[in-house]
Amino acid sequence: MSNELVWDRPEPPSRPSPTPLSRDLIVSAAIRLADEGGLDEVSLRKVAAALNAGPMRLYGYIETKDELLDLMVDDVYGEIALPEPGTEWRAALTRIAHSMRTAAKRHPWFVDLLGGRPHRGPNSLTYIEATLATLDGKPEFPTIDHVLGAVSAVMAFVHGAVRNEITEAREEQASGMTEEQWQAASGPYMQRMLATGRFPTLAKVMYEAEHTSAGPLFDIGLSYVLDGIATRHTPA
Amino acid sequence: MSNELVWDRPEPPSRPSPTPLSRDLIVSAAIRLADEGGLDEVSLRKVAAALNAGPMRLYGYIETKDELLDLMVDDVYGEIALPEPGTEWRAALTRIAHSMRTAAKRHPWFVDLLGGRPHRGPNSLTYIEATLATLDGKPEFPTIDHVLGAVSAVMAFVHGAVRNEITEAREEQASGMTEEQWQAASGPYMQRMLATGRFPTLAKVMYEAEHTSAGPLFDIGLSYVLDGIATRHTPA
DNA sequence: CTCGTGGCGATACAGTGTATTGAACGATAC
DNA sequence: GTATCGTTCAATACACTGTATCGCCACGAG
Repeated sequence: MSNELVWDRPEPPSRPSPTPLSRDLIVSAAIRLADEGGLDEVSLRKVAAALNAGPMRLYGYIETKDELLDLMVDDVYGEIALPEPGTEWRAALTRIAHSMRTAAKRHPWFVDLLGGRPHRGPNSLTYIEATLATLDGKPEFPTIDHVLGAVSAVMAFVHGAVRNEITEAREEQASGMTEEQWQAASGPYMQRMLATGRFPTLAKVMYEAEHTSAGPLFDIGLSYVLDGIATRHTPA
Repeated sequence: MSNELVWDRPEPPSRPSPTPLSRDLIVSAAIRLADEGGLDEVSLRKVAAALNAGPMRLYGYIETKDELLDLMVDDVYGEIALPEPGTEWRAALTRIAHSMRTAAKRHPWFVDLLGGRPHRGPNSLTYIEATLATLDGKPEFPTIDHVLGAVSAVMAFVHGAVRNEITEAREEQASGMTEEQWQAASGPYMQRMLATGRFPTLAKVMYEAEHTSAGPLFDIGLSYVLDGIATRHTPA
């Protein structure tokens, strides 16, 4: 064989500093990508690239992409601040609800994954445990079934409310304008629809409502749920 | 050129009966696929194949895949039975909630799309209109903001509850067993977790609770929300 | 018969998750 | 010191996605 062209040989491996990896590194890289660009930005290739690694290297630490997503979800559960044990139950549930909401706002992709797969990670289990514990043992909730019913209701409301709120926020951000200018954004189509007169109440909402911002609306809804629970469980 | 082999020529086009297409046909084919095999089964190629068409043909009727998904969502909204106008507000909201729930159970993929994109289709607008109309004008809800607050709360609960329920159902179906055998399904992992003693309340739920099935649990939660709204809005 | 024209299929491209393969490395056995 | 082995990772490959582009073919107008 000749040895011409030896100089522009493709320079053997010479690993570009093969950073040591770990599940946590991978997960936090994925979370960073998702926070910045949404869930679409989380592909195994991109996550690997962010860690100076080839895509296949991740499979040494992770079984499948769904597993990565599960790990990301559990990581966010770990961020949710929980109330001190012993807090009065209404205050405790309110705190949990608010923590969940702020965590979801910090990681908008979280709600997309919420409820997609079951949450059995250690952090999500402690989250659920803490939530159940706020009611367990209180005299107003004599059996575990009472506890479960109330907690399910609160969780359902929180999940739904947060999801709706995030969706709305994404939409506003996408069109780059506030809710008050919204009717102009979605423009001709909504104008025409409302003009048909088939949606009078909706029109009233669009034109007359004060457009209470999402925060207070969340609190109002939450207090409805908690009130409902309280009135059912205080025989007085 | 020779003309041997003429007989096994690939038989020129001879369109296999170019069925006339329409948005509705495409949408209902997509819905059928999704009902049977989940959202993953809805790819433009598969939908097209179900209609004896090439993938690109769909683009004559549809701008993008997201548009198809939006159309599917709106179609489901169209299935949701709405209460007669004039029904007492608690009954009306209860009816809407139940209709939404049964529609979501008929089309489990619906909840995955709920809140992913805004719902501005004609059917979803009439759904929202009907929901708002149940409270508008009632003396207990003097301003449109009161209406909006209450409706938002109910909707948030319903969305969250349905989503959680569907997720759980999917999971049960995936592992092929009922909630009562569930602890055996998720098996060693959950066993170990519960055995750590770090989740006493959760353990109580798993072992002691009656496991009220989803239907009644939904009703309990809904009545919490409605009770909360009622007590806030009846000054008596 | 000829000539657009427009609908539609084939092809192509960039991207995805993942299976398989093969090469390079460190450690161990003689 | 050399040979072998097992691990670690990168490269390649495959099936699949949504969509842009191109070119063919049937049909209607002149």
